[in-house]
Amino acid sequence: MSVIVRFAPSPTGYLHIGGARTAIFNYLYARHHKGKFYLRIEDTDIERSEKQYEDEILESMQWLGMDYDGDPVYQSKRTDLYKSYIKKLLESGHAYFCNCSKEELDAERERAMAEKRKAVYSKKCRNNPVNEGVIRFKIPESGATKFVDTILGEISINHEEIEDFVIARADGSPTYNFTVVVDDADMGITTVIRGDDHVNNTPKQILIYQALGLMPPTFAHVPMILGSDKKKLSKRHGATAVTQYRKAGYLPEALFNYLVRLGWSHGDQEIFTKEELVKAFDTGSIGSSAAVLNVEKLNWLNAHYIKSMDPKDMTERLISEGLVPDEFKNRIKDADVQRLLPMVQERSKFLGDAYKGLEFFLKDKIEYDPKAYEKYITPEIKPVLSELKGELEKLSSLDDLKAVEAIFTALIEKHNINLKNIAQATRVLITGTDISPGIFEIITMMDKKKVLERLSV
RNA sequence: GUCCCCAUAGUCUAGUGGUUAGGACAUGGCCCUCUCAAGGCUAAGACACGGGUUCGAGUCCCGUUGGGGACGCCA
Repeated sequence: MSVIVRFAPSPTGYLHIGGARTAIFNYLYARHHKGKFYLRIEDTDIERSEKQYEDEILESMQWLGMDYDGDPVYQSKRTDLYKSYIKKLLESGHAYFCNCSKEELDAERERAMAEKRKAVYSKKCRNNPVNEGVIRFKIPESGATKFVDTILGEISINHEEIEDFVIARADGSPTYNFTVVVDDADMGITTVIRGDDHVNNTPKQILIYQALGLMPPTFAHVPMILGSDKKKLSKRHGATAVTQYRKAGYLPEALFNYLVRLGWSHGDQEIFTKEELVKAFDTGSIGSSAAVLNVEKLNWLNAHYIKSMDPKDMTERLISEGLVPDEFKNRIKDADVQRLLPMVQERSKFLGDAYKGLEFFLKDKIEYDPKAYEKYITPEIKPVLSELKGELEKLSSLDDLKAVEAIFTALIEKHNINLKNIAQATRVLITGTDISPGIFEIITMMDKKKVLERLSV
């Protein structure tokens, strides 16, 4: 039997990295088994659902490189389907109307907590039928529902712990625990891979499958991502939206790789291409404990992907991410800049660094880091710099590394100074700072006129 | 509070009864070096606790502790 999975976000917010991870797991699982990966937009909550969020979620998925099969399924367009199933449950006696007021229910809940009991509905309307209000699903009076979770193993929940939950609101619109079942069954979903926070919903849903005479899928509940304080990851821990990571200069490859490895592993391997992941991934090897997000490791991966990226691709990426001003969009593709780029990539943690490292080379005028200038451009070194300028000027071209090095060596000997001093001073004058790729290499790559100009002190 | 789940270093993890408990990030040191990175080498650092089962337990069972999650006419 072929595998069919789905990712089912609700467009009530941006794509959270936790959500992104479950999407990735679904995606990888489907691709690994050569099955289908569907997308379902859970927009039954009309009040809170917004098109803008939906767009952002779709964009984030695309950015991460997840393509889904077929067209997205919108729950808001399937009310008739849900209603026909609700009617079935009503007719078969698996559901009933309830007109208890919110106040009544709240009071009941508080009382249950105070009496140290599980807060479940009293079943008042189940025992005294009414014919209006919300519709509740009847949970069997005794027994338990068990299922085998691919990640967590066997899970069993007693029916006394589950309340007769609402499957349709007073206005007739269906709620989550009911629509998931109808849709998963209708879409032929074979495996549900979702967040750990749904474990307690699973028995409710299995009971609905049974009441409807449908076959439940297998379930794989992936543990949560936690913040550094081990609480559920939220905004106060820092960035949680996929788009925030994009804006901060992370590569989708890095985020993707990081998120997969958070809670899943394959021997000692840390770095995976998507192809390797498709080949190696399976739900059975997802860990069963929650994982703390570690930005340092994400940064390490990001740096790795940045430095291993082909300069041509990096150039395109810098442009498409809007990091390159219009005036340099063509210039950045020139051969000299392209030669410098890998050296800059090697030193970059984020996309922004990769562009910034190029700026001194692209711009005509640079600004000096005052501290670096003060430290290295000393009165003693100035005459040597002038001399350096004179010597470089004599060369017909600066692109011979050996010739450039020879000039520096000669100056060091002549003035009995350290290579460090002259190299750092030259670096400050040419790049504006005391941190850059090798200064000799830079000189050989740079326009001669520009080099001479900057060496004028 | 009730129920469900989880438990190897600061963090992510390998480990499926016999290992000097392996790898990665972060941290310290060394090497390389014109700066900064990168890279190489190296150091320190873990089986939460208590009972069992077993010749033998990180690994199996029970309990304790700790942590997380769920308890909506949200999804």
